[in-house]
Amino acid sequence: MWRRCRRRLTRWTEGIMEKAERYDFRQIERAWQARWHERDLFAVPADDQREKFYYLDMFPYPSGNLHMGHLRNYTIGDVVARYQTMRGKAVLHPMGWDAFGLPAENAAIKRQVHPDPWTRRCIEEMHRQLDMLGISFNWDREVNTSSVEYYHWTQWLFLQFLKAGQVSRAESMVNWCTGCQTVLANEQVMADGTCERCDQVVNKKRLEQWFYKTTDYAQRLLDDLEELNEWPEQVRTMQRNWIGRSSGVEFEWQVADSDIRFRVFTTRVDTVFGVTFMVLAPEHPLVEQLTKGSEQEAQVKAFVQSVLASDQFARSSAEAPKEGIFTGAYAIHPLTGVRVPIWIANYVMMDYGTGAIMAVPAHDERDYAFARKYDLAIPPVIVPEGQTPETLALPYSGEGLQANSGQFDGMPNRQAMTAIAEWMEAEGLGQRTVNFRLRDWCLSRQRYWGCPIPMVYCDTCGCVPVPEDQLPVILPTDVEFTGRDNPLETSPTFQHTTCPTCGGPARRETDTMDTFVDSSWYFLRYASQPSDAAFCRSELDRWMPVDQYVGGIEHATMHLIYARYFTKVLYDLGLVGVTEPFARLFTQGMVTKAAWWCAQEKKWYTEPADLVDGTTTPAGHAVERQVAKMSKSIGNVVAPETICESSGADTGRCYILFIGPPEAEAEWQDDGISGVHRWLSRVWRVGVRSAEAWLPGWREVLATAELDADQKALRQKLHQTIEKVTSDIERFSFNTAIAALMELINTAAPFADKKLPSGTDVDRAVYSELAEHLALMLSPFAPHLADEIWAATGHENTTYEASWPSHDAAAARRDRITIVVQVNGKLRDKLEIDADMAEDAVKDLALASERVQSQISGKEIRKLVYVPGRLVSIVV
RNA sequence: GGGCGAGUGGCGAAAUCGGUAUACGCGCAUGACUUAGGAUCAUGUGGGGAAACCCGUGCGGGUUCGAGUCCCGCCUCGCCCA
Repeated sequence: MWRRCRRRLTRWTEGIMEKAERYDFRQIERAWQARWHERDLFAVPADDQREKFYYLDMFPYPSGNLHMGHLRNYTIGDVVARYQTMRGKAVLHPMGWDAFGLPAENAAIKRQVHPDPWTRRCIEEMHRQLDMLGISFNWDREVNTSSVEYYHWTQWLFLQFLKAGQVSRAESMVNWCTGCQTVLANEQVMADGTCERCDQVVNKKRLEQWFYKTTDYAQRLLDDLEELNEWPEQVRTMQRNWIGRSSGVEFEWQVADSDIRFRVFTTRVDTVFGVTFMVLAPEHPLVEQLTKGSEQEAQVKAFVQSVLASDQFARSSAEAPKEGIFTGAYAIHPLTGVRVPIWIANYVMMDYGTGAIMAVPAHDERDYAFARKYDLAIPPVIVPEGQTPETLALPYSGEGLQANSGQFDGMPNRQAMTAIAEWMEAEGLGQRTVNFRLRDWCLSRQRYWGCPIPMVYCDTCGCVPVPEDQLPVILPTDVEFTGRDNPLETSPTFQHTTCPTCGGPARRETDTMDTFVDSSWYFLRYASQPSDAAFCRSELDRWMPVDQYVGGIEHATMHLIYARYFTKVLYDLGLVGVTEPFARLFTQGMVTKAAWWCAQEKKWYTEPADLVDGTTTPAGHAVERQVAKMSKSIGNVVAPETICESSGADTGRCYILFIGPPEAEAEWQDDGISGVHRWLSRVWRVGVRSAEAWLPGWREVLATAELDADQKALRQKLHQTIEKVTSDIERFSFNTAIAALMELINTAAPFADKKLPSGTDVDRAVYSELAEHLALMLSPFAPHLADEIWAATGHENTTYEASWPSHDAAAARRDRITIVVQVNGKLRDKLEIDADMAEDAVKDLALASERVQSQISGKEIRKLVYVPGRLVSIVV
């Protein structure tokens, strides 16, 4: 019988197990990957009746090189996808490329290679790396956001959003490099406000740009977070803060001696009587109007320029020095009629609220610091009970009673918030409104390597959308990459076009879309990819929502908000049937690795062997050990090629899972690999012996056999392991699942040594059961070795096509258990008892214990706690 | 500055519901096999103590028969946002 299965094995993997004396992972992995590929094992059948499971990894930017840090994400995904498949689900497990973006354009500037072939080469390379690890992606669903087949539909979606009123055009600030004469992304601006490429000063420049109106959906984006119970609480909190809903009162101020009015928003209307000045953001449109022709004009202009040129991050920091300038104008307090000066200050942001604030220095830290600096009045209007306005330490942001607040004096401020708001509404002075921190999404980028925005400018018809039947607007190739200007503006064929409405000469929009637009719908394109539409509704209904989404925490706000926004708009348009795209979210921790920084040489060392005593460089300079995220710039990356060549893909996969809990940051240590590799070698040896001991009829033998202690113990361990590994995968605890499998091998290997040489049929049956189940449990983690063992135990198919095992509770059950005995909370004895021993008998046994007696003799037992199966606690 | 999270052996870590702290792995030690070992196998491995025992999960309190786990107050580190 096992002669036959050996023949089969020979055919599949050329008899590795027969011939080899050690775990030849290279040959095993090559052979099984070839076989999976040959059988197209991971394609999703078109007409599949099984329950669906949509597993999604956040797709990568194709930088051309993956390291083991990236592969943590894909390995986790592969475990889940393979496991769910074995659980009988139809699993969608796609992969693709977030392929538009700056690096390709930078490469084009530096090396004069066009971004398209450059990107395609990178994709090929990364695809190869993923295959090397044996990840079970549905490659037939691959998407590349920079391909015309994809961005055609990104443009089509833009037009749908336009029709739905979700697109607007407005002015917004961009980073303008005076040296390169081009717009820079935030990450291209250095901390000191200079350009990363040319070191010239970066200014702010106002540009007309395209926006998606995310603010229209702010409330729904906030409300629906409540439904996302299977998202990490941390991410939901971050989104809540990002959306930043605050309710307050918006009301109008009039500029003294003029008709000019402006609006302010406050969440603290209870402090409105404490206003002693007004502050406008430097970008506020009124600034020019208020100062035009005045003696302050020149000074104000200079101040505004200096604020705009300064680092915006630093500007919004709470510690940043508060800088300001008086405009010369006054505003009339709408409640008291008092004239208060209007200032401009760096700490007020144009993009929050109305860009103008009422300053209440007594009850706001920033206003307080500002008022102290410029010597403005600071009258308190909220005073806690037991204090007076004179004794109160300022600024005071706590609760208290209204003071200096007219008719509201003496009222608790919480109550006054409502009372003042109501009174203002009744008097027609203002309205209660809700304000969001969330901004509209500026999607314009002055770049080449992005999805062109399908709009044209006609002198007669104005701004006109490209009709759907004229899509796609294709990126031209006759462009120059100089690092100056937007390359699209250098293409004669692209810019000049005809107006779709009147046929007259027109100019194309040269802005392209933010790459977050591409990644806001890629999960829909995976589910179906017709050539004549963005997606197919019936296929979306089948696959959406994504059952499990996995990626880094760095996408907690931007990407995950944009994708949610897109889904909601598409739902309202009737294009998708769900309001939330991702039912379950898991954020994996980053992978770090030690590196040594030499401050003198300004250089990273990544190999301890390159250092002297681990503390100095060969040149004798001191180094400092740091643990940093794996990154190309530091050089502390581990290439998958290195791991696959030295230890194998299965070892690499298992190590990255065994390294620690997947949500936590993990430090890669080369030493750690050896333990996992050693374990897989032992697994392989267990597999070799299973081929020898294989008994196809093991089920029948076990059904009637009387087991000895060793046999019983191995079966018990096996079934306990099945139970544990199953629940560990369900709760994303892959490190403990592997630990459980290690324990199983620690039990199985000695059994094989002791019993198999002279093995009875019962020994062989027990061992056969072990081998078969081991192969199945191993399958999500080390699929190549799993299939090797599966073949060795006589199976024609692969573990991927087999069913996940279930445990036999009777076999897993313990007959004897250990009970702990505590006296006054301290461990005093352990009792080995029958698992079904009655409570009273256990208590008696505990009290009778010698070690317990020496602690309690002569004392009164005040309490006796019994926890079944765990402990007896005696209090004296 | 705000939000979130984490501190457990020499190291990575486990303890899922408040119930044996340190599973599993690395490293180390001893032994076996060996011409050899960076292979393999076996045994041991939190600290103190001769032992009985005592101490031990960042620090200080609290709740409880019992706290790594819950509560209060600190310290340190990390991440995200500003």
